[in-house]
Amino acid sequence: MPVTLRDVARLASVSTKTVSRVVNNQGEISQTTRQRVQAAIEQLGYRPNILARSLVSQRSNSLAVVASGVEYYGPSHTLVGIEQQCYELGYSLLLSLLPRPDDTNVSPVLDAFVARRVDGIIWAVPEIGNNRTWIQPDLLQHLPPIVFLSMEPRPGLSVVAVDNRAGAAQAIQHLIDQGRRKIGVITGPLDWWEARERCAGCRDTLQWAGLEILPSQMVEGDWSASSGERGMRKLLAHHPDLDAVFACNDQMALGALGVAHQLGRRIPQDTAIVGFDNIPESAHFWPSLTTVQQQLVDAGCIAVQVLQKLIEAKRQDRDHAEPMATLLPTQLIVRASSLGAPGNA
Amino acid sequence: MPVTLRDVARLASVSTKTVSRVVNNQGEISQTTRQRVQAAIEQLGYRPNILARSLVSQRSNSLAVVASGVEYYGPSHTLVGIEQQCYELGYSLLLSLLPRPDDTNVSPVLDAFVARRVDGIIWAVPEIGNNRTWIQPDLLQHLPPIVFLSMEPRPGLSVVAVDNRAGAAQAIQHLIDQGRRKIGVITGPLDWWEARERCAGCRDTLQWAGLEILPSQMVEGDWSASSGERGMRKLLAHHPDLDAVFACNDQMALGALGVAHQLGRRIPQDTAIVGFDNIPESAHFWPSLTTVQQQLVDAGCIAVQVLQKLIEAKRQDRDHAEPMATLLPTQLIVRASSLGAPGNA
DNA sequence: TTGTAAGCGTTATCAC
DNA sequence: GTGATAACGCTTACAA
Repeated sequence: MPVTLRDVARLASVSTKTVSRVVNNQGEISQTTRQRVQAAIEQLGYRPNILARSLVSQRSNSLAVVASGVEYYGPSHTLVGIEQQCYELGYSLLLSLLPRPDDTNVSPVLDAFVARRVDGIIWAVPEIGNNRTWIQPDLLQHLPPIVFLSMEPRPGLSVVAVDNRAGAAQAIQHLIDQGRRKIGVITGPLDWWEARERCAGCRDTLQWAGLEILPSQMVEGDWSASSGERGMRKLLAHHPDLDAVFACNDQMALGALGVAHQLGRRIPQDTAIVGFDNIPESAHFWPSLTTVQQQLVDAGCIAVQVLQKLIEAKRQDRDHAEPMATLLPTQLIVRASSLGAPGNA
Repeated sequence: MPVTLRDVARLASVSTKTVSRVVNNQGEISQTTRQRVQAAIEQLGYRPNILARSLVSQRSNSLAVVASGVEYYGPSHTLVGIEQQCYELGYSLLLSLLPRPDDTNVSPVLDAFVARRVDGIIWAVPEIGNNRTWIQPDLLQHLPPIVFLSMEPRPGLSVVAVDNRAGAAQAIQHLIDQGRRKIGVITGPLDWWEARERCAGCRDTLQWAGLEILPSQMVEGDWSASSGERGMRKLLAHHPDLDAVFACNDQMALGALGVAHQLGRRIPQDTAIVGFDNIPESAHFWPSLTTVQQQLVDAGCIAVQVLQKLIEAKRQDRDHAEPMATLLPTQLIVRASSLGAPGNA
């Protein structure tokens, strides 16, 4: 039923090799033969079998991505960037989703990729708890090149990540610039590397500014709006005089806004609020939310580009292409929720 | 470098076929040989090459999904369901994203799938404008089985979709039940099939209730919060006495909420607002949003299940497995933005 | 410019 | 139970 190279060759009265050459645009071929072959291809509706090609050429022209939480803003945007770049480079993309991002048993997915002989792997699962323990030199040796996203840079590994620390610093610095002095923070879950980085960015900046931050001025959330609510309540209970709150993502900021409304607190006059992510809705929160934007699509694109370099290097036996860590800058988006000095109408 | 079946066979002093049998758990094999072979596999770190297997077995054990807008709530959740079900059924998943969902030139992606010999395709791109014209019997014949998501059911095609019409009807009926009588609607872009369905659901329900709806009571949005703002302004300009607004997704509802705040309109006392989707943030809007929930993950799962049935049928030459249309119910989530009769404090 | 033969890593057939 | 041998559809030497 399926048309093969042989069928085309027979119909065009040439050898299979000639057909192969036409299909792959390689080598010199006379106009007449080329046209005859192309006609036969058309007529038969021939489609090359990439599996067979991969088998002999020892490269599948496919990459694999392992992601988690693609129903959320960050991961989904990163995935878009990855897919886009794969498409442009001519790679097919195999997708695998981890239901639990803190899972440490990753061999099933890795095995499947190896079995399919993918040329490279993008690990787009956030670094949580000890979910990086599987990364071992001897294991990596038997794996195709890998690029890690949103992970703490480690020697010998290629990592692409957003500069969460600098992003949080921008947010805090902005609040200080606006005249805020008593700043609370609702952090992400602290077993996440990215959450810890944002935390560190806050601490650094407050310290530089000579502002003290009590332990009770930092509460831990879980990225959800509900946890933002709880966090805001706790913060205000301990420190009714807070004039600003930095929530480490926009959902938690949304929860904080809700509590402020319920308590009759004016935003930004009484308390300024800043988020992180710049989800599309944040521009329409009430009031509109100041936040920190990440270049997530770019991160995905870059990860694929880096991966391609690694693959190329390996292919040329320059196996020891120096792995690189890429850190992407963030951008502060200033909106109503933080504008103006405290107390002003 | 890569270990093959042959290497294992050599080390275990058996034939390749025997190793193959061990790997695939098929046929009777003596305990001793099996153990010897397994030891060799371990020792060599052998990984079967699925490409080669696919070549000879004429099935790739992989599915492909074409999606669009996975950075948004609906598509990303559907994708999660698809991936989940693929994983459970042992399929690998090839992902392709359409940058423009209304694109009509889909042959590049389809060709790539055919070239990779995927066993089936899930078309998870919303039906927009004429982006379904590529679906032709003669084209489909040369393609593996396909299941379409979020598309108007058509004879001869397998479709899985949410019952948008019924969902919108639930929303409107709820508003009527709450005593609302002058209801405005902010629709999605009307070249989207899903948007038209929600529209139709509104019209049907209002008609049954004997409530008239003027053309100026329905304004078209583009799913974005900004368009919800514009729509709300337009609605209130023409009809200051509207006591309810149904926005056909939560983002537009958010925009409508913002305008209400700016105009000092009380929600829900002056105007009730209902959305569609139940994005996680909607529970934390101010006030919390009544909305319609879709079973998007389920839709993805079901699509894969249906696809598997089609594949199985084709394989057994019962090529004409009757295609089916599946319509999934929605659920109304009642929250503060619509509770209580109009005018009450 | 084109053709021949070998082989990529599996599984299937049919013997033994 | 197990093992030769021939596919699967393609590319790559190496010839011609």
